[in-house]
Amino acid sequence: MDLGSVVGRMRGRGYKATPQRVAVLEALGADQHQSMEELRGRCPEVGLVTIYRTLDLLGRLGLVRRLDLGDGPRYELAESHHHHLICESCGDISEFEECPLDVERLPLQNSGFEASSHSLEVYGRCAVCQ
Amino acid sequence: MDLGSVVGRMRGRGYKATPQRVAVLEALGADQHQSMEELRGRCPEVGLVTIYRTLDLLGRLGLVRRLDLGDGPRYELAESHHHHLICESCGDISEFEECPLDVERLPLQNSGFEASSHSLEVYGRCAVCQ
DNA sequence: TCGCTAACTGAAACTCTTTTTCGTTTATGA
DNA sequence: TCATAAACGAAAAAGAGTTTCAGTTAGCGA
Ligand SMILES: [Mn+2]
Ligand SMILES: [Mn+2]
Ligand SMILES: [Zn+2]
Ligand SMILES: [Zn+2]
Repeated sequence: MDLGSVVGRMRGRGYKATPQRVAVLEALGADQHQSMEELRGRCPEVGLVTIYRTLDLLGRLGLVRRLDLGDGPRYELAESHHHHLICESCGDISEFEECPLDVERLPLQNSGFEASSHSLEVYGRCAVCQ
Repeated sequence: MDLGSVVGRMRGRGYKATPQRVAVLEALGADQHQSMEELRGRCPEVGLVTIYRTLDLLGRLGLVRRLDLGDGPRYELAESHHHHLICESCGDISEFEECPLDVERLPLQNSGFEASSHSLEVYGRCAVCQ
Protein backbone atom coordinates (compact mmCIF):
# COMPACT_ATOMS: atom_id res chain seq x y z
CA MET A 1 0.00 0.00 0.00
CA ASP A 2 1.66 3.21 -1.17
CA LEU A 3 1.65 6.53 0.58
CA GLY A 4 -0.67 8.18 -1.94
CA SER A 5 -3.48 5.73 -1.36
CA VAL A 6 -3.09 6.03 2.40
CA VAL A 7 -3.42 9.79 2.12
CA GLY A 8 -6.51 9.30 -0.05
CA ARG A 9 -8.03 6.91 2.43
CA MET A 10 -7.45 9.34 5.28
CA ARG A 11 -9.04 12.28 3.51
CA GLY A 12 -11.95 10.09 2.48
CA ARG A 13 -12.66 9.41 6.12
CA GLY A 14 -12.43 13.05 7.14
CA TYR A 15 -8.88 12.95 8.46
CA LYS A 16 -6.25 15.41 7.37
CA ALA A 17 -3.05 14.27 5.71
CA THR A 18 -0.69 16.44 7.70
CA PRO A 19 3.09 16.55 7.24
CA GLN A 20 3.46 14.99 10.67
CA ARG A 21 1.30 12.01 9.76
CA VAL A 22 3.16 11.51 6.51
CA ALA A 23 6.45 11.66 8.39
CA VAL A 24 5.30 8.96 10.81
CA LEU A 25 4.14 6.80 7.92
CA GLU A 26 7.52 7.16 6.25
CA ALA A 27 9.27 6.30 9.51
CA LEU A 28 7.12 3.17 9.77
CA GLY A 29 8.05 2.25 6.22
CA ALA A 30 11.77 2.34 6.99
CA ASP A 31 11.72 -0.81 9.11
CA GLN A 32 9.32 -3.26 10.74
CA HIS A 33 8.93 -3.79 14.50
CA GLN A 34 10.23 -0.44 15.62
CA SER A 35 10.07 0.80 19.19
CA MET A 36 8.80 4.26 20.04
CA GLU A 37 12.40 5.34 20.53
CA GLU A 38 13.34 4.22 17.02
CA LEU A 39 10.31 5.90 15.48
CA ARG A 40 11.09 9.14 17.27
CA GLY A 41 14.61 9.03 15.90
CA ARG A 42 13.20 8.70 12.38
CA CYS A 43 10.90 11.73 12.65
CA PRO A 44 12.42 13.99 15.31
CA GLU A 45 10.49 17.00 14.02
CA VAL A 46 7.18 15.43 15.03
CA GLY A 47 5.99 15.93 18.61
CA LEU A 48 5.84 12.85 20.78
CA VAL A 49 2.13 13.26 21.42
CA THR A 50 1.47 13.43 17.71
CA ILE A 51 3.38 10.20 17.12
CA TYR A 52 1.24 8.45 19.71
CA ARG A 53 -1.92 9.90 18.22
CA THR A 54 -0.90 8.97 14.69
CA LEU A 55 -0.10 5.39 15.67
CA ASP A 56 -3.48 5.18 17.32
CA LEU A 57 -5.24 6.55 14.23
CA LEU A 58 -3.35 4.26 11.85
CA GLY A 59 -4.18 1.37 14.13
CA ARG A 60 -7.88 2.19 13.93
CA LEU A 61 -7.59 2.41 10.16
CA GLY A 62 -6.06 -1.07 10.15
CA LEU A 63 -2.76 0.14 8.70
CA VAL A 64 -0.54 -0.36 11.71
CA ARG A 65 -0.26 -3.23 14.16
CA ARG A 66 1.12 -2.95 17.66
CA LEU A 67 3.17 -5.88 18.93
CA ASP A 68 3.71 -6.86 22.56
CA LEU A 69 6.67 -9.18 22.37
CA GLY A 70 7.97 -8.73 25.87
CA ASP A 71 10.14 -5.64 26.13
CA GLY A 72 7.95 -2.72 25.28
CA PRO A 73 5.56 -2.13 22.41
CA ARG A 74 6.70 -2.23 18.81
CA TYR A 75 4.89 -1.08 15.71
CA GLU A 76 4.73 -2.38 12.16
CA LEU A 77 2.85 -1.67 8.98
CA ALA A 78 0.08 -4.28 8.79
CA GLU A 79 0.74 -5.34 5.23
CA SER A 80 0.01 -9.05 5.23
CA HIS A 81 -0.58 -11.92 7.63
CA HIS A 82 2.72 -13.20 8.96
CA HIS A 83 4.47 -14.52 12.05
CA HIS A 84 7.72 -13.85 13.85
CA LEU A 85 10.98 -15.57 14.66
CA ILE A 86 12.47 -13.87 17.71
CA CYS A 87 16.09 -14.41 18.73
CA GLU A 88 16.31 -14.53 22.52
CA SER A 89 20.01 -13.75 22.34
CA CYS A 90 20.29 -10.66 20.12
CA GLY A 91 16.63 -9.65 19.98
CA ASP A 92 16.46 -9.80 16.20
CA ILE A 93 12.94 -10.24 14.80
CA SER A 94 12.38 -11.85 11.42
CA GLU A 95 9.14 -12.67 9.65
CA PHE A 96 7.66 -15.58 7.79
CA GLU A 97 4.44 -15.70 5.82
CA GLU A 98 3.89 -19.42 5.50
CA CYS A 99 1.41 -20.15 8.27
CA PRO A 100 2.31 -23.37 10.11
CA LEU A 101 -1.05 -23.68 11.83
CA ASP A 102 -2.85 -26.97 11.40
CA VAL A 103 -6.43 -25.73 11.47
CA GLU A 104 -7.72 -29.28 11.88
CA ARG A 105 -6.06 -29.45 15.24
CA LEU A 106 -7.60 -26.25 16.58
CA PRO A 107 -9.96 -27.36 19.36
CA LEU A 108 -12.86 -25.27 18.13
CA GLN A 109 -15.43 -27.82 16.95
CA ASN A 110 -16.99 -28.60 20.29
CA SER A 111 -16.09 -25.47 22.23
CA GLY A 112 -18.32 -23.12 20.25
CA PHE A 113 -15.47 -20.64 19.88
CA GLU A 114 -15.35 -18.85 16.53
CA ALA A 115 -11.79 -17.94 15.59
CA SER A 116 -11.14 -14.83 13.53
CA SER A 117 -7.39 -14.34 13.81
CA HIS A 118 -4.32 -15.58 15.58
CA SER A 119 -0.81 -14.60 16.50
CA LEU A 120 2.20 -16.88 16.64
CA GLU A 121 5.72 -16.13 17.76
CA VAL A 122 8.61 -18.59 17.67
CA TYR A 123 11.46 -17.97 20.10
CA GLY A 124 14.98 -19.33 19.81
CA ARG A 125 18.42 -18.43 18.49
CA CYS A 126 19.08 -16.91 15.11
CA ALA A 127 21.77 -18.15 12.76
CA VAL A 128 24.19 -15.42 13.80
CA CYS A 129 23.84 -16.18 17.52
CA GLN A 130 24.32 -19.96 17.37
CA MET B 1 3.12 -28.75 41.49
CA ASP B 2 1.92 -28.36 45.07
CA LEU B 3 2.76 -25.62 47.48
CA GLY B 4 4.98 -27.79 49.65
CA SER B 5 7.36 -28.65 46.84
CA VAL B 6 7.52 -25.02 45.75
CA VAL B 7 8.49 -24.04 49.28
CA GLY B 8 11.13 -26.77 49.25
CA ARG B 9 12.50 -25.60 45.94
CA MET B 10 12.74 -22.05 47.19
CA ARG B 11 14.57 -22.96 50.37
CA GLY B 12 16.91 -25.21 48.40
CA ARG B 13 17.95 -22.21 46.35
CA GLY B 14 18.50 -20.00 49.38
CA TYR B 15 15.21 -18.15 49.19
CA LYS B 16 12.92 -17.81 52.15
CA ALA B 17 9.36 -19.09 52.07
CA THR B 18 7.75 -16.04 53.61
CA PRO B 19 4.01 -15.68 54.34
CA GLN B 20 3.86 -13.02 51.65
CA ARG B 21 5.30 -15.33 49.00
CA VAL B 22 2.96 -18.13 50.00
CA ALA B 23 0.03 -15.72 49.81
CA VAL B 24 1.01 -14.68 46.28
CA LEU B 25 1.36 -18.33 45.26
CA GLU B 26 -2.08 -19.07 46.62
CA ALA B 27 -3.50 -16.07 44.79
CA LEU B 28 -1.94 -17.34 41.57
CA GLY B 29 -3.48 -20.75 42.19
CA ALA B 30 -6.98 -19.31 42.43
CA ASP B 31 -7.21 -18.49 38.72
CA GLN B 32 -5.10 -18.33 35.57
CA HIS B 33 -4.31 -15.14 33.62
CA GLN B 34 -4.83 -12.67 36.43
CA SER B 35 -3.97 -9.01 36.17
CA MET B 36 -1.98 -7.24 38.86
CA GLU B 37 -5.24 -5.73 40.09
CA GLU B 38 -6.83 -9.15 40.50
CA LEU B 39 -3.79 -10.54 42.27
CA ARG B 40 -3.74 -7.60 44.65
CA GLY B 41 -7.36 -8.22 45.47
CA ARG B 42 -6.53 -11.84 46.35
CA CYS B 43 -3.72 -10.96 48.76
CA PRO B 44 -4.45 -7.43 49.99
CA GLU B 45 -2.21 -7.91 53.02
CA VAL B 46 0.87 -8.16 50.81
CA GLY B 47 2.58 -4.94 49.75
CA LEU B 48 2.50 -4.07 46.07
CA VAL B 49 6.28 -4.04 45.83
CA THR B 50 6.45 -7.51 47.31
CA ILE B 51 3.95 -8.84 44.79
CA TYR B 52 6.08 -7.50 41.95
CA ARG B 53 9.21 -8.96 43.49
CA THR B 54 7.57 -12.31 44.11
CA LEU B 55 6.28 -12.55 40.54
CA ASP B 56 9.77 -11.73 39.33
CA LEU B 57 11.30 -14.41 41.56
CA LEU B 58 8.75 -17.04 40.57
CA GLY B 59 9.34 -16.13 36.97
CA ARG B 60 13.08 -16.72 37.36
CA LEU B 61 12.33 -20.05 39.03
CA GLY B 62 10.22 -20.97 36.00
CA LEU B 63 7.03 -21.27 38.04
CA VAL B 64 5.17 -18.27 36.70
CA ARG B 65 4.70 -16.98 33.19
CA ARG B 66 3.86 -13.42 32.28
CA LEU B 67 1.50 -12.90 29.35
CA ASP B 68 1.28 -9.81 27.15
CA LEU B 69 -2.05 -10.23 25.45
CA GLY B 70 -2.80 -6.63 24.69
CA ASP B 71 -4.29 -4.89 27.69
CA GLY B 72 -1.74 -5.05 30.43
CA PRO B 73 0.32 -7.95 31.74
CA ARG B 74 -1.30 -11.05 33.15
CA TYR B 75 0.27 -13.84 35.17
CA GLU B 76 -0.30 -17.58 35.30
CA LEU B 77 1.27 -20.60 36.93
CA ALA B 78 3.49 -22.19 34.28
CA GLU B 79 2.20 -25.71 34.70
CA SER B 80 2.27 -27.14 31.20
CA HIS B 81 2.63 -26.03 27.59
CA HIS B 82 -0.65 -24.65 26.33
CA HIS B 83 -2.22 -21.96 24.17
CA HIS B 84 -5.05 -19.49 24.50
CA LEU B 85 -8.45 -18.75 23.01
CA ILE B 86 -9.23 -15.10 23.62
CA CYS B 87 -12.72 -13.70 23.18
CA GLU B 88 -12.50 -10.20 21.69
CA SER B 89 -16.01 -9.46 22.91
CA CYS B 90 -16.00 -10.35 26.62
CA GLY B 91 -12.26 -10.78 27.16
CA ASP B 92 -12.58 -14.33 28.41
CA ILE B 93 -9.39 -16.40 28.09
CA SER B 94 -9.54 -20.17 27.82
CA GLU B 95 -6.75 -22.68 27.33
CA PHE B 96 -6.04 -25.67 25.16
CA GLU B 97 -3.14 -28.10 25.41
CA GLU B 98 -3.28 -29.78 22.04
CA CYS B 99 -0.63 -27.93 20.06
CA PRO B 100 -1.86 -27.19 16.51
CA LEU B 101 1.58 -26.30 15.22
CA ASP B 102 2.72 -28.17 12.14
CA VAL B 103 6.44 -28.28 12.84
CA GLU B 104 7.11 -29.40 9.26
CA ARG B 105 5.85 -26.09 8.05
CA LEU B 106 8.08 -23.96 10.28
CA PRO B 107 10.50 -22.21 7.94
CA LEU B 108 13.56 -23.11 9.97
CA GLN B 109 15.50 -25.57 7.78
CA ASN B 110 17.29 -23.06 5.62
CA SER B 111 17.18 -20.01 7.87
CA GLY B 112 19.55 -21.38 10.49
CA PHE B 113 17.15 -20.36 13.26
CA GLU B 114 16.94 -22.79 16.17
CA ALA B 115 13.51 -22.72 17.78
CA SER B 116 13.19 -23.41 21.48
CA SER B 117 9.64 -22.31 22.27
CA HIS B 118 6.62 -20.59 20.83
CA SER B 119 3.47 -18.80 21.83
CA LEU B 120 0.17 -18.93 20.03
CA GLU B 121 -3.02 -17.03 20.71
CA VAL B 122 -6.29 -17.46 18.84
CA TYR B 123 -8.67 -14.50 18.84
CA GLY B 124 -12.37 -14.62 18.12
CA ARG B 125 -15.74 -14.94 19.85
CA CYS B 126 -16.52 -17.37 22.60
CA ALA B 127 -19.66 -19.50 22.67
CA VAL B 128 -21.41 -17.14 25.08
CA CYS B 129 -20.76 -14.06 22.94
CA GLN B 130 -21.92 -15.43 19.58
C1' DT C 1 15.88 -23.18 72.29
C1' DC C 2 18.24 -19.12 71.22
C1' DG C 3 20.63 -15.71 68.73
C1' DC C 4 22.70 -14.25 64.50
C1' DT C 5 22.39 -12.63 60.02
C1' DA C 6 21.46 -12.71 55.23
C1' DA C 7 17.21 -12.35 53.21
C1' DC C 8 13.11 -9.95 53.04
C1' DT C 9 9.42 -6.33 53.53
C1' DG C 10 7.01 -2.05 52.55
C1' DA C 11 6.48 3.17 52.63
C1' DA C 12 8.17 6.73 50.14
C1' DA C 13 10.53 8.63 46.52
C1' DC C 14 11.57 8.14 41.96
C1' DT C 15 11.62 6.94 36.86
C1' DC C 16 9.62 6.14 32.65
C1' DT C 17 5.83 5.79 29.48
C1' DT C 18 1.51 7.28 27.94
C1' DT C 19 -2.58 10.33 28.24
C1' DT C 20 -5.05 14.63 28.93
C1' DT C 21 -5.58 19.52 28.63
C1' DC C 22 -5.85 23.59 26.28
C1' DG C 23 -4.35 27.54 23.63
C1' DT C 24 -2.44 28.01 18.92
C1' DT C 25 -1.96 26.57 14.15
C1' DT C 26 -3.32 24.50 9.71
C1' DA C 27 -5.34 21.47 5.93
C1' DT C 28 -9.07 21.47 3.18
C1' DG C 29 -13.50 22.36 1.03
C1' DA C 30 -16.56 26.00 -0.32
C1' DT D 1 -9.44 33.54 -0.13
C1' DC D 2 -11.97 32.34 4.06
C1' DA D 3 -14.04 29.79 7.62
C1' DT D 4 -13.62 26.19 10.46
C1' DA D 5 -13.17 21.57 12.00
C1' DA D 6 -9.23 19.06 12.65
C1' DA D 7 -4.76 18.76 14.32
C1' DC D 8 -0.52 20.14 16.77
C1' DG D 9 2.54 20.39 20.77
C1' DA D 10 4.11 22.19 25.40
C1' DA D 11 2.99 21.41 29.86
C1' DA D 12 0.76 19.02 33.34
C1' DA D 13 -1.20 14.82 34.91
C1' DA D 14 -1.82 10.03 35.31
C1' DG D 15 -0.22 5.24 35.70
C1' DA D 16 2.70 1.51 36.02
C1' DG D 17 6.69 -0.29 37.71
C1' DT D 18 11.34 0.26 40.16
C1' DT D 19 14.70 1.79 43.60
C1' DT D 20 15.99 3.08 48.17
C1' DC D 21 16.57 2.27 52.76
C1' DA D 22 15.46 1.56 57.53
C1' DG D 23 13.28 -1.86 60.06
C1' DT D 24 11.74 -6.95 60.32
C1' DT D 25 12.12 -12.00 60.07
C1' DA D 26 12.92 -16.93 58.37
C1' DG D 27 15.87 -20.31 59.01
C1' DC D 28 20.35 -22.10 60.20
C1' DG D 29 23.84 -23.33 63.49
C1' DA D 30 25.42 -23.35 68.23
MN1 LIG E 1 6.19 -8.40 11.59
MN1 LIG F 1 -2.87 -19.96 30.16
ZN1 LIG G 1 20.32 -13.54 17.31
ZN1 LIG H 1 -16.84 -13.94 24.99
